[in-house]
Amino acid sequence: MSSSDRFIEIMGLMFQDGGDPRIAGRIFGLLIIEGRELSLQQISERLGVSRASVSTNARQLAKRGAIRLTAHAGDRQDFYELNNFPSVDVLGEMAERMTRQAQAVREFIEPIRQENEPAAERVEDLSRAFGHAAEVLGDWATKLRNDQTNQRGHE
Amino acid sequence: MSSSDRFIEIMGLMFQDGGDPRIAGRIFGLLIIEGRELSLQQISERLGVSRASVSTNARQLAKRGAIRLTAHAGDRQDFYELNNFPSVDVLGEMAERMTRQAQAVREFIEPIRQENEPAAERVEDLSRAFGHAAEVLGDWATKLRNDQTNQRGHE
DNA sequence: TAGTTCGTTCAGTAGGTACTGAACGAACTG
DNA sequence: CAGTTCGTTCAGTACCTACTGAACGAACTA
Repeated sequence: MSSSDRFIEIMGLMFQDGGDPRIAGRIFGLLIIEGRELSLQQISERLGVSRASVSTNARQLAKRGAIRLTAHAGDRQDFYELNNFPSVDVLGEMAERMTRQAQAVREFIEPIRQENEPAAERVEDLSRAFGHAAEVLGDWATKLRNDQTNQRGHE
Repeated sequence: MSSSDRFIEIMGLMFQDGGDPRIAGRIFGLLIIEGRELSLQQISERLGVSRASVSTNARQLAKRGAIRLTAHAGDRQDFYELNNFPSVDVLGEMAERMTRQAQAVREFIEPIRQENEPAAERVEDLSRAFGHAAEVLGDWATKLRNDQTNQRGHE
Protein backbone atom coordinates (compact mmCIF):
# COMPACT_ATOMS: atom_id res chain seq x y z
CA MET A 1 0.00 0.00 0.00
CA SER A 2 1.54 3.27 -1.13
CA SER A 3 1.90 6.38 0.95
CA SER A 4 -0.65 8.03 -1.28
CA ASP A 5 -3.16 5.31 -0.49
CA ARG A 6 -2.45 5.65 3.19
CA PHE A 7 -2.91 9.39 2.94
CA ILE A 8 -6.29 8.86 1.32
CA GLU A 9 -7.33 6.57 4.16
CA ILE A 10 -6.13 9.07 6.75
CA MET A 11 -8.25 11.74 5.16
CA GLY A 12 -11.19 9.39 5.40
CA LEU A 13 -10.55 8.90 9.09
CA MET A 14 -10.17 12.64 9.69
CA PHE A 15 -13.53 13.27 8.11
CA GLN A 16 -15.07 10.47 10.11
CA ASP A 17 -13.55 11.91 13.25
CA GLY A 18 -15.22 15.20 12.46
CA GLY A 19 -18.58 13.52 12.05
CA ASP A 20 -18.57 13.31 8.27
CA PRO A 21 -18.78 10.24 6.04
CA ARG A 22 -15.49 8.48 5.59
CA ILE A 23 -16.02 8.23 1.86
CA ALA A 24 -16.20 12.01 1.59
CA GLY A 25 -12.75 12.25 3.12
CA ARG A 26 -11.41 9.61 0.78
CA ILE A 27 -12.75 11.42 -2.25
CA PHE A 28 -11.15 14.62 -1.01
CA GLY A 29 -7.84 12.86 -0.39
CA LEU A 30 -7.91 11.18 -3.78
CA LEU A 31 -8.47 14.47 -5.57
CA ILE A 32 -5.57 16.02 -3.65
CA ILE A 33 -3.30 13.19 -4.73
CA GLU A 34 -4.43 13.19 -8.34
CA GLY A 35 -4.49 16.95 -8.77
CA ARG A 36 -6.73 16.69 -11.79
CA GLU A 37 -10.35 16.10 -12.48
CA LEU A 38 -11.68 12.57 -12.22
CA SER A 39 -15.01 11.27 -13.42
CA LEU A 40 -17.54 9.93 -10.96
CA GLN A 41 -16.91 6.52 -12.48
CA GLN A 42 -13.14 6.79 -12.03
CA ILE A 43 -13.52 7.82 -8.42
CA SER A 44 -15.87 4.92 -7.83
CA GLU A 45 -13.43 2.41 -9.31
CA ARG A 46 -10.33 3.83 -7.71
CA LEU A 47 -11.84 3.87 -4.22
CA GLY A 48 -13.79 0.66 -4.64
CA VAL A 49 -17.13 2.17 -3.65
CA SER A 50 -20.43 2.32 -5.48
CA ARG A 51 -21.27 5.09 -7.92
CA ALA A 52 -24.22 5.87 -5.67
CA SER A 53 -21.93 6.71 -2.77
CA VAL A 54 -19.65 8.81 -4.91
CA SER A 55 -22.63 10.67 -6.33
CA THR A 56 -23.98 11.50 -2.89
CA ASN A 57 -20.70 12.35 -1.21
CA ALA A 58 -19.09 14.24 -4.06
CA ARG A 59 -22.14 16.46 -4.34
CA GLN A 60 -21.96 17.01 -0.59
CA LEU A 61 -18.30 18.00 -0.83
CA ALA A 62 -19.04 20.30 -3.75
CA LYS A 63 -21.81 21.96 -1.76
CA ARG A 64 -19.30 22.60 1.01
CA GLY A 65 -16.86 24.04 -1.48
CA ALA A 66 -14.05 21.56 -0.99
CA ILE A 67 -14.27 20.25 -4.55
CA ARG A 68 -16.14 21.34 -7.63
CA LEU A 69 -18.11 19.74 -10.40
CA THR A 70 -16.78 20.26 -13.88
CA ALA A 71 -18.18 19.39 -17.28
CA HIS A 72 -17.07 19.13 -20.88
CA ALA A 73 -18.99 19.70 -24.08
CA GLY A 74 -19.82 16.44 -25.74
CA ASP A 75 -19.25 14.41 -22.57
CA ARG A 76 -22.10 13.44 -20.35
CA GLN A 77 -19.88 12.47 -17.47
CA ASP A 78 -19.58 14.50 -14.28
CA PHE A 79 -16.02 15.30 -13.34
CA TYR A 80 -14.89 16.45 -9.94
CA GLU A 81 -11.69 18.21 -9.04
CA LEU A 82 -10.13 19.91 -6.07
CA ASN A 83 -11.22 23.50 -5.69
CA ASN A 84 -8.47 26.06 -6.09
CA PHE A 85 -8.71 27.22 -2.52
CA PRO A 86 -10.70 24.59 -0.71
CA SER A 87 -9.98 26.07 2.71
CA VAL A 88 -11.49 29.38 1.69
CA ASP A 89 -14.75 27.82 0.61
CA VAL A 90 -14.90 25.52 3.60
CA LEU A 91 -14.40 28.49 5.91
CA GLY A 92 -17.16 30.34 4.12
CA GLU A 93 -19.49 27.42 4.71
CA MET A 94 -18.55 27.33 8.39
CA ALA A 95 -19.22 31.04 8.64
CA GLU A 96 -22.68 30.54 7.18
CA ARG A 97 -23.38 27.80 9.66
CA MET A 98 -22.36 30.05 12.54
CA THR A 99 -24.63 32.76 11.22
CA ARG A 100 -27.54 30.32 11.16
CA GLN A 101 -26.78 29.19 14.69
CA ALA A 102 -26.49 32.77 15.93
CA GLN A 103 -29.87 33.50 14.40
CA ALA A 104 -31.48 30.36 15.81
CA VAL A 105 -30.26 31.17 19.30
CA ARG A 106 -31.18 34.83 19.04
CA GLU A 107 -34.82 33.91 18.56
CA PHE A 108 -34.88 32.48 22.07
CA ILE A 109 -33.58 35.55 23.86
CA GLU A 110 -36.82 37.47 24.27
CA PRO A 111 -39.08 34.52 25.04
CA ILE A 112 -36.65 33.35 27.68
CA ARG A 113 -36.39 36.85 29.10
CA GLN A 114 -40.07 36.58 30.03
CA GLU A 115 -39.33 33.49 32.07
CA ASN A 116 -35.86 34.09 33.39
CA GLU A 117 -34.06 37.37 32.89
CA PRO A 118 -30.50 36.32 33.82
CA ALA A 119 -30.76 33.24 31.63
CA ALA A 120 -31.70 35.48 28.72
CA GLU A 121 -28.45 37.37 29.23
CA ARG A 122 -26.45 34.17 28.94
CA VAL A 123 -28.36 33.10 25.85
CA GLU A 124 -27.64 36.49 24.36
CA ASP A 125 -23.96 35.98 25.10
CA LEU A 126 -24.07 32.69 23.24
CA SER A 127 -25.77 34.27 20.26
CA ARG A 128 -23.12 36.99 20.19
CA ALA A 129 -20.41 34.36 20.37
CA PHE A 130 -21.84 32.61 17.30
CA GLY A 131 -22.18 35.92 15.51
CA HIS A 132 -18.63 36.84 16.34
CA ALA A 133 -17.44 33.45 15.14
CA ALA A 134 -19.20 33.97 11.83
CA GLU A 135 -17.51 37.33 11.48
CA VAL A 136 -14.03 36.07 12.26
CA LEU A 137 -14.41 33.13 9.91
CA GLY A 138 -15.65 35.38 7.15
CA ASP A 139 -12.73 37.80 7.59
CA TRP A 140 -10.31 34.93 7.69
CA ALA A 141 -11.67 33.52 4.44
CA THR A 142 -11.34 36.92 2.79
CA LYS A 143 -7.77 37.33 3.98
CA LEU A 144 -6.87 33.82 2.80
CA ARG A 145 -8.37 34.46 -0.59
CA ASN A 146 -6.35 37.63 -1.03
CA ASP A 147 -3.13 36.01 0.16
CA GLN A 148 -3.52 33.13 -2.23
CA THR A 149 -4.57 35.26 -5.15
CA ASN A 150 -1.46 37.43 -4.71
CA GLN A 151 0.77 34.42 -4.30
CA ARG A 152 -0.49 32.89 -7.52
CA GLY A 153 -0.25 36.23 -9.26
CA HIS A 154 3.48 36.37 -8.57
CA GLU A 155 4.24 32.98 -10.01
CA MET B 1 -43.11 23.31 27.16
CA SER B 2 -41.28 26.48 28.15
CA SER B 3 -38.96 28.48 25.93
CA SER B 4 -36.10 27.40 28.16
CA ASP B 5 -36.92 23.75 27.52
CA ARG B 6 -37.13 24.39 23.81
CA PHE B 7 -33.79 26.16 23.94
CA ILE B 8 -32.26 23.13 25.64
CA GLU B 9 -33.60 20.87 22.89
CA ILE B 10 -32.29 23.20 20.20
CA MET B 11 -28.84 23.04 21.74
CA GLY B 12 -29.11 19.26 21.65
CA LEU B 13 -29.95 19.37 17.95
CA MET B 14 -27.11 21.79 17.21
CA PHE B 15 -24.64 19.47 18.83
CA GLN B 16 -26.08 16.53 16.96
CA ASP B 17 -25.83 18.48 13.74
CA GLY B 18 -22.16 19.03 14.45
CA GLY B 19 -21.59 15.32 14.99
CA ASP B 20 -21.69 15.35 18.79
CA PRO B 21 -24.07 13.51 21.11
CA ARG B 22 -27.38 15.22 21.56
CA ILE B 23 -27.22 14.78 25.31
CA ALA B 24 -24.00 16.80 25.45
CA GLY B 25 -25.81 19.71 23.84
CA ARG B 26 -28.72 19.39 26.24
CA ILE B 27 -26.39 19.45 29.24
CA PHE B 28 -24.71 22.54 27.84
CA GLY B 29 -28.05 24.20 27.24
CA LEU B 30 -29.32 23.32 30.68
CA LEU B 31 -26.28 24.82 32.35
CA ILE B 32 -26.69 28.00 30.31
CA ILE B 33 -30.29 28.30 31.45
CA GLU B 34 -29.58 27.50 35.08
CA GLY B 35 -26.46 29.62 35.38
CA ARG B 36 -25.32 27.75 38.46
CA GLU B 37 -23.74 24.45 39.25
CA LEU B 38 -25.87 21.33 39.14
CA SER B 39 -25.00 17.89 40.45
CA LEU B 40 -24.72 14.97 38.09
CA GLN B 41 -27.84 13.59 39.72
CA GLN B 42 -29.78 16.82 39.20
CA ILE B 43 -28.79 16.98 35.56
CA SER B 44 -29.83 13.37 35.10
CA GLU B 45 -33.26 13.99 36.63
CA ARG B 46 -33.88 17.29 34.92
CA LEU B 47 -33.06 15.94 31.47
CA GLY B 48 -34.57 12.51 32.04
CA VAL B 49 -31.44 10.60 31.06
CA SER B 50 -29.37 8.06 32.93
CA ARG B 51 -26.57 9.01 35.29
CA ALA B 52 -24.28 6.99 33.07
CA SER B 53 -24.98 9.23 30.10
CA VAL B 54 -24.53 12.39 32.12
CA SER B 55 -21.28 11.06 33.53
CA THR B 56 -19.89 10.30 30.09
CA ASN B 57 -21.09 13.41 28.32
CA ALA B 58 -20.41 15.91 31.07
CA ARG B 59 -16.84 14.71 31.32
CA GLN B 60 -16.56 15.04 27.54
CA LEU B 61 -17.85 18.60 27.67
CA ALA B 62 -15.49 19.42 30.53
CA LYS B 63 -12.59 18.02 28.54
CA ARG B 64 -13.54 20.33 25.71
CA GLY B 65 -13.71 23.25 28.08
CA ALA B 66 -17.36 24.12 27.64
CA ILE B 67 -18.25 23.32 31.24
CA ARG B 68 -16.23 22.53 34.32
CA LEU B 69 -16.36 20.09 37.19
CA THR B 70 -16.64 21.62 40.64
CA ALA B 71 -16.47 20.09 44.09
CA HIS B 72 -17.25 20.97 47.67
CA ALA B 73 -15.61 19.84 50.87
CA GLY B 74 -17.78 17.34 52.66
CA ASP B 75 -19.82 16.53 49.57
CA ARG B 76 -19.00 13.57 47.43
CA GLN B 77 -21.15 14.73 44.55
CA ASP B 78 -19.73 16.03 41.29
CA PHE B 79 -21.14 19.38 40.26
CA TYR B 80 -20.89 20.85 36.80
CA GLU B 81 -21.30 24.45 35.76
CA LEU B 82 -20.86 26.58 32.69
CA ASN B 83 -17.31 27.73 32.21
CA ASN B 84 -16.78 31.46 32.44
CA PHE B 85 -15.72 31.77 28.84
CA PRO B 86 -16.79 28.56 27.16
CA SER B 87 -16.03 29.83 23.67
CA VAL B 88 -12.42 30.50 24.59
CA ASP B 89 -11.84 26.98 25.76
CA VAL B 90 -13.73 25.44 22.88
CA LEU B 91 -11.62 27.44 20.44
CA GLY B 92 -8.50 26.27 22.20
CA GLU B 93 -9.60 22.68 21.78
CA MET B 94 -10.29 23.26 18.09
CA ALA B 95 -6.86 24.79 17.70
CA GLU B 96 -5.28 21.72 19.25
CA ARG B 97 -7.19 19.47 16.91
CA MET B 98 -5.99 21.48 13.92
CA THR B 99 -2.44 21.18 15.18
CA ARG B 100 -2.79 17.41 15.40
CA GLN B 101 -4.22 17.25 11.90
CA ALA B 102 -1.47 19.47 10.52
CA GLN B 103 1.09 17.16 12.08
CA ALA B 104 -0.62 14.00 10.84
CA VAL B 105 -0.72 15.33 7.29
CA ARG B 106 2.84 16.66 7.42
CA GLU B 107 4.15 13.17 8.00
CA PHE B 108 2.94 12.17 4.56
CA ILE B 109 4.67 14.91 2.63
CA GLU B 110 8.11 13.33 2.21
CA PRO B 111 6.95 9.75 1.62
CA ILE B 112 4.55 10.99 -1.04
CA ARG B 113 7.26 13.13 -2.59
CA GLN B 114 9.10 9.93 -3.42
CA GLU B 115 6.10 8.70 -5.35
CA ASN B 116 4.59 11.84 -6.79
CA GLU B 117 6.27 15.21 -6.46
CA PRO B 118 3.36 17.49 -7.41
CA ALA B 119 1.03 15.61 -5.09
CA ALA B 120 3.46 16.22 -2.25
CA GLU B 121 3.14 19.95 -2.90
CA ARG B 122 -0.60 19.78 -2.53
CA VAL B 123 -0.34 17.72 0.63
CA GLU B 124 2.06 20.31 1.99
CA ASP B 125 -0.48 23.01 1.18
CA LEU B 126 -3.07 21.11 3.17
CA SER B 127 -0.75 20.74 6.12
CA ARG B 128 -0.02 24.45 6.02
CA ALA B 129 -3.73 25.19 5.89
CA PHE B 130 -4.27 23.16 9.06
CA GLY B 131 -1.32 24.83 10.72
CA HIS B 132 -2.59 28.24 9.78
CA ALA B 133 -6.03 27.33 11.08
CA ALA B 134 -4.53 26.32 14.42
CA GLU B 135 -2.71 29.62 14.59
CA VAL B 136 -5.73 31.76 13.79
CA LEU B 137 -7.89 29.87 16.26
CA GLY B 138 -5.25 30.23 18.97
CA ASP B 139 -4.92 33.97 18.37
CA TRP B 140 -8.64 34.36 18.34
CA ALA B 141 -8.96 32.54 21.67
CA THR B 142 -6.29 34.78 23.18
CA LYS B 143 -7.99 37.92 21.93
CA LEU B 144 -11.35 36.75 23.24
CA ARG B 145 -9.89 35.97 26.62
CA ASN B 146 -8.37 39.43 26.92
CA ASP B 147 -11.55 41.16 25.77
CA GLN B 148 -13.66 39.31 28.25
CA THR B 149 -11.23 39.67 31.12
CA ASN B 150 -11.16 43.42 30.59
CA GLN B 151 -14.91 43.61 30.29
CA ARG B 152 -15.40 41.77 33.59
CA GLY B 153 -12.69 43.81 35.24
CA HIS B 154 -14.64 47.01 34.61
CA GLU B 155 -17.84 45.77 36.18
C1' DT C 1 -19.13 -5.26 60.09
C1' DA C 2 -23.19 -4.20 56.64
C1' DG C 3 -25.53 -0.54 54.25
C1' DT C 4 -25.79 3.92 51.48
C1' DT C 5 -24.53 7.08 48.03
C1' DC C 6 -21.64 8.59 44.90
C1' DG C 7 -19.31 8.14 39.84
C1' DT C 8 -17.58 5.06 36.46
C1' DT C 9 -17.35 1.12 33.47
C1' DC C 10 -19.14 -2.12 30.42
C1' DA C 11 -22.19 -5.38 27.97
C1' DG C 12 -26.23 -5.02 25.52
C1' DT C 13 -29.70 -2.64 22.78
C1' DA C 14 -32.06 0.69 20.07
C1' DG C 15 -31.78 4.00 16.68
C1' DG C 16 -29.68 6.23 13.11
C1' DT C 17 -26.59 6.80 9.43
C1' DA C 18 -23.36 5.22 5.60
C1' DC C 19 -23.29 2.45 1.97
C1' DT C 20 -24.99 -0.84 -1.61
C1' DG C 21 -27.63 -2.63 -5.49
C1' DA C 22 -31.37 -2.16 -8.29
C1' DA C 23 -34.47 0.62 -10.72
C1' DC C 24 -35.17 4.70 -13.07
C1' DG C 25 -35.10 9.03 -16.24
C1' DA C 26 -32.29 11.65 -19.31
C1' DA C 27 -29.38 12.04 -23.10
C1' DC C 28 -27.40 9.99 -26.44
C1' DT C 29 -26.33 6.28 -30.66
C1' DG C 30 -27.36 3.16 -34.26
C1' DC D 1 -37.23 2.11 -32.30
C1' DA D 2 -34.04 -0.63 -28.88
C1' DG D 3 -29.70 -0.35 -26.55
C1' DT D 4 -26.01 2.10 -23.91
C1' DT D 5 -24.12 5.16 -20.58
C1' DC D 6 -24.58 8.50 -17.61
C1' DG D 7 -26.26 10.30 -12.60
C1' DT D 8 -29.72 10.04 -9.17
C1' DT D 9 -33.02 8.02 -6.08
C1' DC D 10 -34.61 4.76 -2.94
C1' DA D 11 -35.34 0.51 -0.27
C1' DG D 12 -32.69 -2.49 2.25
C1' DT D 13 -28.48 -3.79 5.13
C1' DA D 14 -24.79 -3.53 7.75
C1' DC D 15 -22.48 -0.98 10.82
C1' DC D 16 -21.67 2.14 14.35
C1' DT D 17 -22.54 4.95 18.24
C1' DA D 18 -25.49 6.94 21.74
C1' DC D 19 -27.71 5.49 25.49
C1' DT D 20 -29.31 2.37 29.21
C1' DG D 21 -29.15 -0.71 33.21
C1' DA D 22 -26.54 -3.38 36.05
C1' DA D 23 -22.42 -4.23 38.42
C1' DC D 24 -18.68 -2.36 40.64
C1' DG D 25 -15.12 0.30 43.67
C1' DA D 26 -14.55 4.17 46.61
C1' DA D 27 -15.80 6.85 50.33
C1' DC D 28 -18.50 7.32 53.75
C1' DT D 29 -22.02 6.10 58.05
C1' DA D 30 -23.91 3.45 61.70
